[in-house]
Amino acid sequence: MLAERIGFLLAKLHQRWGAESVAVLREEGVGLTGMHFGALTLLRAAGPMSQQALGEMIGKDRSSMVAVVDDLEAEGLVERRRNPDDRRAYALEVTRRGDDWLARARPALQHAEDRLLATLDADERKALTGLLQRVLFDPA
Amino acid sequence: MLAERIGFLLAKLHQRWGAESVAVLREEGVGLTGMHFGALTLLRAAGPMSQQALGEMIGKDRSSMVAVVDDLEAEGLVERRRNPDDRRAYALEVTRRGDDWLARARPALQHAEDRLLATLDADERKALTGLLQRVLFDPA
DNA sequence: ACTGATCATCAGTAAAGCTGACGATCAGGC
DNA sequence: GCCTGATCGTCAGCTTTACTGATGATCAGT
Repeated sequence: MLAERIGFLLAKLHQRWGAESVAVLREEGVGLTGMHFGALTLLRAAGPMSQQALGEMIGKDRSSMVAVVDDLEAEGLVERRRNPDDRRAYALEVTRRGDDWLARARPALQHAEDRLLATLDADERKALTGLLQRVLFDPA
Repeated sequence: MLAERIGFLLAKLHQRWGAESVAVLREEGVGLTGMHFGALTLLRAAGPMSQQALGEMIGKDRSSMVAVVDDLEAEGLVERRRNPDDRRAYALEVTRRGDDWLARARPALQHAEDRLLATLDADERKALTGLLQRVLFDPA
């Protein structure tokens, strides 16, 4: 049965999430995606880093990162500072406006997430994210 | 924490699955994707139907379906017969070759799935697919 | 027979991501 | 100090994917 295939389920759910998240973020004025939110969140959490390092975390190559950071910079959410220890690389920094946008986008995305997972109770949501994390990050 | 965001987890896992499944299917000769496999499986299970009906099940509009069915037809996996009750629409049918390819692709994808979910035991895999199914298909 | 809707198709467009090249820079060996 | 090879960001070009809007053929209802 196809509905037991993890690939099918992932594709469908990811697609549905894409539609929901884009719709919610569009109401936030700035026309960015969940991917931009992820990048900015990682940058905020891990501190200034190069485009390439950020790209590895979100699964994009250095070439694709140019456009992503262009988007963020055009909205004033990050700054492309130079890394004084390696002047080839940037030291991307989240701006004040970036923090503000994160503060607005976070609850909006949380709301979209609640809607997406409406059929699950709190324990089940925790179980789902826990299983996904294990698959993704468990070294075993 | 970003790693608790369902959107982030879905995006990463879907991306990883895409790489795995494409690699596995490429070894099967025919250069099709997991999406083609899903379409063919649905067609096999639900019987002959129009391109549009099939597109709704896999989340693509009728326009995009042209290329998808072109791919399948070019490999001889489906036939575009006419629906005698509605001559605007096709009655897509899985061919013998389509069945053969499904028989080869199924275990290959199962293997990729086993690798992807290697960190989970059988019960956990069942729990994961069950939760995903609930999110996707539960009317509540 | 006429009207409005539907199915498949196509042309044109847009977004996303890749490869391969480039200049600028770094690190290591000599 | 100077070469060599590697790395960072950028760009041009390409491919893939999916969308919109238009069209011809067909259907259903009046």
